[in-house]
Amino acid sequence: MSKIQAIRGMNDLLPETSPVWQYVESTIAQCVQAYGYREIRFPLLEKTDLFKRSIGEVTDIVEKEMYTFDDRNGESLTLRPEGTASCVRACEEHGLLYNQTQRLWYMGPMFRYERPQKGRLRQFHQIGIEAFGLQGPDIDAELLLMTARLWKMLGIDDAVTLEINSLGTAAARGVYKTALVDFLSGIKDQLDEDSQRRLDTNPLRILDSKNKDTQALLANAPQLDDYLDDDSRNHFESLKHILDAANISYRVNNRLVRGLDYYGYTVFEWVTDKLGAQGTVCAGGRYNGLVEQLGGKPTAAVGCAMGIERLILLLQTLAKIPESLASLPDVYILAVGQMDGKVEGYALALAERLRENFPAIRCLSHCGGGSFKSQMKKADKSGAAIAVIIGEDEVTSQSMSIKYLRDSGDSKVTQVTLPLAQGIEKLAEIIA
RNA sequence: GUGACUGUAGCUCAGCUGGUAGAGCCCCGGAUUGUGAUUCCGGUGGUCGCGGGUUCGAACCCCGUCAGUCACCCCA
Repeated sequence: MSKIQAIRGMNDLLPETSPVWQYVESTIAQCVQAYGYREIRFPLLEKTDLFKRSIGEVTDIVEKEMYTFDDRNGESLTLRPEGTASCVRACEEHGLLYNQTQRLWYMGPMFRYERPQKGRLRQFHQIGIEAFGLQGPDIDAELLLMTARLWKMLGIDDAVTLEINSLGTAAARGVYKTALVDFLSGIKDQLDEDSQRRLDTNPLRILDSKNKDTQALLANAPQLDDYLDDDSRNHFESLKHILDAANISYRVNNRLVRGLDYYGYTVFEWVTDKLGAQGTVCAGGRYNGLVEQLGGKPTAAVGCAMGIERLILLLQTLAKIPESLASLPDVYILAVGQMDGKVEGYALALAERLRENFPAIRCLSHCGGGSFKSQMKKADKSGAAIAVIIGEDEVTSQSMSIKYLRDSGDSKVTQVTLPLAQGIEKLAEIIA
């Protein structure tokens, strides 16, 4: 009988590393909430059409990366490959965008059927931030200020750089796309294989091709910023002024495009060179057309998403994970002796009393019996600072023995036996 | 989807030109009966990823398959 193993690219999060996740998640939540963003949650499963209509029919995500299947009614459902579409759907469905602005965030797993590699999984986790109903560049800037602050909070601000670009309106981009395709078609046989394919599917993506020869050919290609309309040009200029004033450094990268169809105007990426091939740690932009595209009224929108796995990877390579994350127990309570369950009962009751007296305590009760020696070993291994020893003597005399397992400081005392009430007072001193 | 490298105990790995497996750590027990981290002694644990093939004989060679890692692609 062969063992069942996890699905490829879908990782288990083990107790050893979950504190790191809790740290990152809570830091991000703290940061975005400091800007007044509120959490929204929506299902992992949506109708397939939602993603087809938002992300774009001919994108790689929709064409070959979605987990799509029919439910028992024959309806096509898809495990969400990103959050923005669901977020817009949920907002529309509940009238959250009707004559009002929204600043929202969410986090959770996303699913994409890709070949796993460093910083890329089939189930991965994103934190998304979206702002609706605001069309000025100030809100674009707020997103960038917020993420910049987050990098500082996490201690990775030296390792990431901001790249920004403007894709203009859909109309302007369309004109540019034609010009680019015209230009590239003339030199098609010189392009690399992937770029030749993209010429038909997604020509803008040729701009950020990693192929050096292709990049060289692009030197003479038409530039996107020459095709920008006045409105998006002004929007972009103001954004840059705000960023300058706010001391956010950035690099304008006019080759920066996005893989999802719904972006226009501002796009940006926070990138690092410390993670290998998957160096984008946070990316986003403006998507003013999406709400309408999904059946709502025209609504201004900007957003971004960051990959939690990539952030954690970055924290690890930079050694920026705080030492003290693992929460060790304060107290380990032993229960030694054969008294028909009386010792265990006494010990567990004491543990309950401690938890009532000290709500923040982390108290581990020994279970499973065993010799004194083996219980002490487990107490030590647990990392607890203090062992509370309950044996037959303590039960008979209604007392408890407190033993310091770590350096008890000045005192040479390593163990005291006290009546219950005094023992609890003693613990209060120690734990405080 | 393509390519390269890898797959031996829970973990990290060794195993010479093919002769049916080892170390360290971990875990468990012991070194005078209720006192842990050091030290010493002993012990548990593997159909060598899986399935075929070649061979008298395969962890080692061949084929397939699955998985991991990295890169392409894609993207957070």
